[in-house]
Amino acid sequence: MFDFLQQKVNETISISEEEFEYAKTLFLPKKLRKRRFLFEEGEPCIYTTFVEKGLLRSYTIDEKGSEHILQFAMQGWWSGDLYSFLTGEPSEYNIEALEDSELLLITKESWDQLLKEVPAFERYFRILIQNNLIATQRRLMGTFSTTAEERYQKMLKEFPDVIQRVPLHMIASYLGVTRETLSRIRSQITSGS
Amino acid sequence: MFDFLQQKVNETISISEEEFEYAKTLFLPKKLRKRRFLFEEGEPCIYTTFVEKGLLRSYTIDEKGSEHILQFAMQGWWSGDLYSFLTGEPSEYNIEALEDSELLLITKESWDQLLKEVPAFERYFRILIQNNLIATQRRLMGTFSTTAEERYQKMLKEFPDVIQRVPLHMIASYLGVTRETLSRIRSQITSGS
DNA sequence: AAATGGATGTGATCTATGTCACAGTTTTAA
DNA sequence: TTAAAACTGTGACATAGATCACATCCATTT
Repeated sequence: MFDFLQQKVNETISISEEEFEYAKTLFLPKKLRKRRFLFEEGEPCIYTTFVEKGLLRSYTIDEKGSEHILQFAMQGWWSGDLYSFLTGEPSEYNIEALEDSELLLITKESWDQLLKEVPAFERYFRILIQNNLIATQRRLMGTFSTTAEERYQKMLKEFPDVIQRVPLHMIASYLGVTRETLSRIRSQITSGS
Repeated sequence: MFDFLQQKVNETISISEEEFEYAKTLFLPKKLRKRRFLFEEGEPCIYTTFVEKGLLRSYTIDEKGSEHILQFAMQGWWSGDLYSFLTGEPSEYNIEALEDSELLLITKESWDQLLKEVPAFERYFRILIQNNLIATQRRLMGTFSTTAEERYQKMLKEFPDVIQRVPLHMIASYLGVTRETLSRIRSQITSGS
């Protein structure tokens, strides 16, 4: 149940077996079935989540009713709404399982506890968030400087598994285009070469 | 020279006077005149920078020659290219002073040293990066869900001082539109109400 | 096995924003 | 103090991508 988390943590920091055993006590394992939600817009995000198995998406819905996907979280990734998690404010995001998933949940209190008791986790999360920031900045600059097709091609290379496992209209709303546009892009690519 | 840095750090973490005195020894003060660069595309980003006074921008140039601004950094903000700073790889960004500026520079080696000797800084940077990530995620979702005018109006509210101090074409490339479009938006707003 | 809802493809049109071109104004540097 | 460079505005036109409207097609549930 904690295999992937342990592996990921050990890739970044060195902690003792006892420290990891302690960490385990602070997480709540949970199974979430396909199409079920971890939380929905308007509720506070009371857990930050590690994905041991499965696939999640976090997304917002704008005033016109369109969905915009912030993140797909596969095995070994973290998910949640940082702002809501830290402040307790209602979230603007929804988190939904796209496949039957096994999650490890941690509350703000337990997380604070973990950082306090095992300071190496402060470093772990700093590095995790840092890499996330770098990737998000790239994605932002990419939406300014590249066409929808270029972004799709890039995603094909970077996350081929996500594209395999996720319906097209969700890929579209991750890339910031409509499903119709992505459908046309894809048929053009297939015919073109 | 270190007033703003000290203030900002104390807003987030508690450290002793001696610890801050130690931190000060790891920074290199530098004045950067308007239109001068801290580094340019292709060079590694060897310093992360705190702005004591003035205003910086970081931006990329795409294949068509268009500029895209990642960040404006005013007094009390940090700037740099995280990826290049951490890996030593050549940066894709340029950092330029938009006004005569006073900066505090720190190298990767000194930064590692700082985090090791004063672990509270690990927490400081985790929180800093965390807030930056939250803001960048919002900006990304905003480019998907709002029009150019809405983004401009939002920026007017959030960063009126940046808009005052920075030429229109740079605001445009921060918002992800052309200067012509922003010019038209602005004249429309002025006439409209 | 039928039925319901989710997912995809594709045509016809619309629109926000980009591109190009030029003029006028302000700032900077020699 | 003057030339050069940076900045802003605006018209005419072009275009990537959005919208709307159907038609299949596929998967899940009963």
